[in-house]
Order: sequence, then structure tokens, then C-alpha cells
Amino acid sequence: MKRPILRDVAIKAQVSVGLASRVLRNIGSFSEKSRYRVLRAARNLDYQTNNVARSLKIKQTRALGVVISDIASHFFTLLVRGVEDVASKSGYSVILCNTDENPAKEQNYLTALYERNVDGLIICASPGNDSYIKKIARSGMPVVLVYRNIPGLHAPRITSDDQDSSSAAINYLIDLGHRDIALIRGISGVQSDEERLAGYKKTLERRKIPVKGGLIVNGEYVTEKAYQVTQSLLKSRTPPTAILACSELMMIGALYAIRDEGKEIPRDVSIIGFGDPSWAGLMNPPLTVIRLPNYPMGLLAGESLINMCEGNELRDRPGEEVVLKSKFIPRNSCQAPKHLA
Amino acid sequence: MKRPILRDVAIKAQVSVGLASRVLRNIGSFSEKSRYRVLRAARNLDYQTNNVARSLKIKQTRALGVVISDIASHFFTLLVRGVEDVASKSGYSVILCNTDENPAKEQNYLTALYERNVDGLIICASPGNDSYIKKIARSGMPVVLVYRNIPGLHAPRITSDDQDSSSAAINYLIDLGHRDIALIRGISGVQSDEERLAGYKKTLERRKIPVKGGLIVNGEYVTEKAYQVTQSLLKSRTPPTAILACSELMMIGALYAIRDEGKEIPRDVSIIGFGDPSWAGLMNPPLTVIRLPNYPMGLLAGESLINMCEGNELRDRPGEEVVLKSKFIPRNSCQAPKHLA
DNA sequence: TTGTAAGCGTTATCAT
DNA sequence: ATGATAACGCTTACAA
Repeated sequence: MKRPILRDVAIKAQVSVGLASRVLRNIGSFSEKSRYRVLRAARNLDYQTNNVARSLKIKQTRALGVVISDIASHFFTLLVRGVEDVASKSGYSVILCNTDENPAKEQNYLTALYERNVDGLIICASPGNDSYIKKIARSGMPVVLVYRNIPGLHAPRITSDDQDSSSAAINYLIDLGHRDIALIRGISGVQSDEERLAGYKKTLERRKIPVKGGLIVNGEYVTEKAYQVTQSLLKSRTPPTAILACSELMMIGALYAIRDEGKEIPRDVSIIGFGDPSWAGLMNPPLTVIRLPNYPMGLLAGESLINMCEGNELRDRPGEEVVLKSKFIPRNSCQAPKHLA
Repeated sequence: MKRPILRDVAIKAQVSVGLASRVLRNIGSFSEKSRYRVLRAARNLDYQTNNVARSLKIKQTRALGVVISDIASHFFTLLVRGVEDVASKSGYSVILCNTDENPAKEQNYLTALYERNVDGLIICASPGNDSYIKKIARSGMPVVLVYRNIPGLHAPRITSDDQDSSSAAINYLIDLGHRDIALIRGISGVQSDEERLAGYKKTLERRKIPVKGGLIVNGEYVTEKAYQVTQSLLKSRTPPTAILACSELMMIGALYAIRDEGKEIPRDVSIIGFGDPSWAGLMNPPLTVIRLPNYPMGLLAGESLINMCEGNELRDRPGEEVVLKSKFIPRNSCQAPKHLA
């Protein structure tokens, strides 16, 4: 009744373990007769490889660690799905880690993953563990960075064109006549967040519109925080006429705040969000958004990582950054500010 | 430059590997002097346990397999977050598997998980692998079932009160005056889906309202399918005046279909959905929903499983089913049907 | 073609 | 308190 091991099938097939191992993996040489006996014995015993023993020997686990801040965010959900899809297709398993942007938690996950000997890591790093991640990478473990950069770490990065998309959104708003545009950003120090901020600032400057510090607020990528900050934004003596929210969760927070303040979209405030969840088109009005290429990013990150794990080309040029394009989807949550209407 | 192993620290500390192992795990006996030397050596070498070797020896991996149909569904997202939270707290890792309700895919994941020697399994099974799952469970691997049942499998089940909540929703609709209530169900054979169907039928019967087969449609838990079926429902000569959608994704499909058919909620159709995503309250009108206890279910499933893995109490009574309550959240997507208004 | 045996990096038993 | 040494279940030279 206990799980059979290779020796059991070898005995039952009346061959040596080495031979049994070879036929089960269809490698090396063996006679037709041995093949038949081993296969039959394995089937009869319901033999399944013990992969931890196998991993110990061959020094690879075919497991990938994916560390993100929160799977409950649609943003990461699609990314993870992408990674998992290519992983399973290549026979890899995905170990999921939610850090909540907490560096200490992230550290724990990273060491757990390292001790587990995962073959590679996909990291959407929270700021604060740069040196630890570098250490892991230096120890020889393949790492791919998603949406975030770690200065001095020679690893492939997958990002989207955050500065450009942010810029496009701001231009769109300016063209509509907005001057007081708020930015609900996430966490400073995060590459994509900095890029979006840069796109915001640069575009305003280029259009000769003053950048007001008070309009740049920090939502920390969480709904409640975003709710609070947009609420105070809206209550201020010079409320913004438009808002750009840097994540889906923060957009939700902003939307609730706007509603609770009795404002109407787009009449009183225009809003654009990063991320295009399936319900965005269902809102009233349908939401103008920047659709992020997260699923393809997950796919690509997974592929690159697996390539590195298997010692393929990417290994030679791993400093590379690949930038996937996001897509501006104008719907109806923006219009000219009231004073111009 | 290569990863140090226990022998390296033993040598550096000038003790035996056995002793080094003991002090690192703080077990057995050793002198203060040895402790100091080993710890220092480990620190200097940056030694980290190799858990695959450890797992092979101690026969446990501290890894849990979670098999669900799609992490991209908010439904599963919260569940997974729940199990991951308790898992990481207890030092377990979570391996994520998306089956898309595809039995073949599910089989592959299950055998992969088995070969990986995960310590336990949390399964939201698609119909069709019952015997395989039973085999795995019989082999001694702890299994907990979520939202689904496998007849003849003696394992703890975590579900919610699907029949009751479905019943409550239907009663609510009937009280409002509805007689033609459509049910967009998921996949037949799935326990929770059958329960919801049963609640629907039973309630109609109890209220002396004929159950019309044409009003029970199959959305297969996917948005597009739900879109199609509600579209044809709406186009039929006797369209329903109210709809109960059995998942968040299917509710989205229904919502799009209703909009594209030019109908208005709740004037033309009332709608209630299973699941309460954070945007539901943001819709116009805010959606009346049945809030599912998925996060707590994940927590509980994780706890039970870990208990079983560690040989605790639950092992003695593992046939148990625990039912968590969902919550009916009336908002504004329902009203009396037009002909009564 | 087949079998033997030496690892892989731990843990655990048993002397010393 | 310490150190040999034998597993754990598999892969892979190498020898036969």
C-alpha cells in the first residue's frame, strides 16, 4: 500500500534499477523485452517518479518562483496566468508568493524559494531587497524582472511603455482642456511608477503647464489609500478636473471617492486608469483606460526565464529590456472640464 | 563561487556534518563552542539549506498543490490568496495550477503534483477526474475539497451554503413580483452548481411557480458563453424579467449582453450575481449580489490541509463538510418587473 | 544490452 | 558532546 519506488518495479520486472530508469525515461539502450517488462511492472504497480529524488540528482526542480505583491489584483492575476500557462506547457510548476509590497515578507519568500532550489525567479520586486536579489542572481539563479528594475543587476527586464502611455493619457486630457490633472501614483522607487510619473511631469512641462506637487498623490497601490487621497484631493480648494490613476485597485478607490463626494464622471471629474479589467466597459460611463499587456508580459517573462533555465540563447544577452506596448482605450470617462463647457 | 553545502560549513567549522546539521536546526546536543563555530562558518559561507535533499530525507516537501480552474477569476483569486496566506505563515509553499475546467489538463497537474511529492492538495475539481483523485487520496496524500464534492471520497470539504443563498435570491426576486427568472448556471456535475440549481428549482416549486427548462441556461463559467446565452434569452419571445448568474465572470457576460440588447437594469431586467467583486457597488445601478466567503474558505481549507499534513486532529474526522455562510447584499439591480410597475 | 555502484545533500542512528 | 555511516530514491558513468 505504500508508494512504490524504482527498485520495486525493477524487481517486479526482474531487471536492474538502472535499466528500469532508462526505459522509463526512454533513454540509453535496452531490449524490447526489457522495455515491455518494465513498462508493465510500472503500470501494475502504479509507479510514479519521485521527483524530489530526481531533482536532487539532476540538480533541477522544474519549478519557478513568481513573486508579486498581490494576486488579488487583476494586474498580477493576468501576469501570473501568463507565466503559469507557458510554465505548465514546458513542464514547469509555478510557486506563488504574495509580498504585499512588504520587503520583509519578500525576503522570506526569496530565501524559501532559494532553499527550495527553484530553477528560476520572476520578480516584481518591492523596493528594498535589491541587494538580496542581486545576491541570489549572482549565486547563479536565473532571474527575470517584471515592471521593475534593479540597478546593477544584469537580468532581462520585461516592462511596458509606461512613460509613453502616461504621456499619451496626459496629452489627451490636456487636449480636452484640462490643466489641473492629478496623478494617483503607486510606490516611489518602483520603476514603472517612476516612469509614469516622469511621463506625467514631462508632458505637462512640454505643454507649458505648471506641475503642482499637491496634485501628485500616493495611493500605494491599494484601494483604501487611493480612496483617501482622492477624497482629500476633491475636498481641496482647487480640486483637479481630471485624474490619472496608476493601477486598477487605485482606480476603484478613486471611483468610490468620487461617487461619495457626489461628483459625477465625466461632468465634474474626468478619469483615466492604468489597467483594463473586463468591467471597465460596463461602467456608466464606460471607463477610458490604458490597457496593459500583462498577459503577454507573463508569457514572455515565463519564456525568457525557461530559456535561461535551459541554458538557451537568452543567457548570452540577459541584460536586455523588452518593452511591450500598452494601448490607450478612449471610452467615455473624460470630457472637457466644466469651466470650458 | 558555487553554492556551499553542509559539508563545506562542517569543514570550515572543523566539525562533522552531523554536528553541523544539528546546530543549524538547533536540535540534539552540542557544545557552545561548536555552536559558535558552525554558525559563524554558515554565515561566512552564506550557507542555505538545500531543501530538496532535506525533503528527500524527511519525506515532506512543505509544498501544497492548489488546483483551480482559473486564477483570473476573482472567485478563485480570493480563495488562493487565503490558502497562500496561511500556507506561508506555516512555512508552506503553494503551487498554483489552472485547469480551465479541462479534465485532461487537470490530470496532468495532478500527476505533476503527485510526482513532486507535495504534502497535500486543495482541489476545486472539474468533473471527470473523480477516480484519479480518489486514487491519489488513497495513496495517502491529504486532500481537501473546495466547493465540490467527490462521492465516495472520504475527505474534508469546504463549501458555502449555495442552496440557501440561491434560494434566498430567488425568493427575493419572487417577492418583487418576478415569475420568469432565468438561471445562468455553470457546469453540471459541479457540486456548488448543482446546489444552486436545486435552490432555484426548489424555491420556484415551493412558491408554486412553474420551472421552465428554457430559462435554465449554461454559461460554463465563462464570460463569452454567458454573453451568448443571455443574448438568446433576451431575444426569445418570452424573455425573463430577472436573471441569477452563478459566477462573477458569467455576470459580466450577462451584463454586456443586456447592455448590447439595449435593455436597462433594473427597469427591463433585474439581475443578481454570485460573487461580490469590489466594482459591483460602483456599477450603475449598484449590483445586488451574493457575497461568497471565498477568502475565509481559502484560509480554512489551508488550515485543515496543513493540520492533516502534520498529522493533527482533522486526520481523525476527515469526512467532514464545513459550510460557510454567504451573504445576500441587496443593492439596486432589482425591482418589480415592468408589467407590474 | 545489462548491471554495479558512486553520488546528489541531507538527516538520523549508533557508537565512541 | 561528537563523528561515522547508512539511508532517502533517483541518475549515470563505467564495467561486464
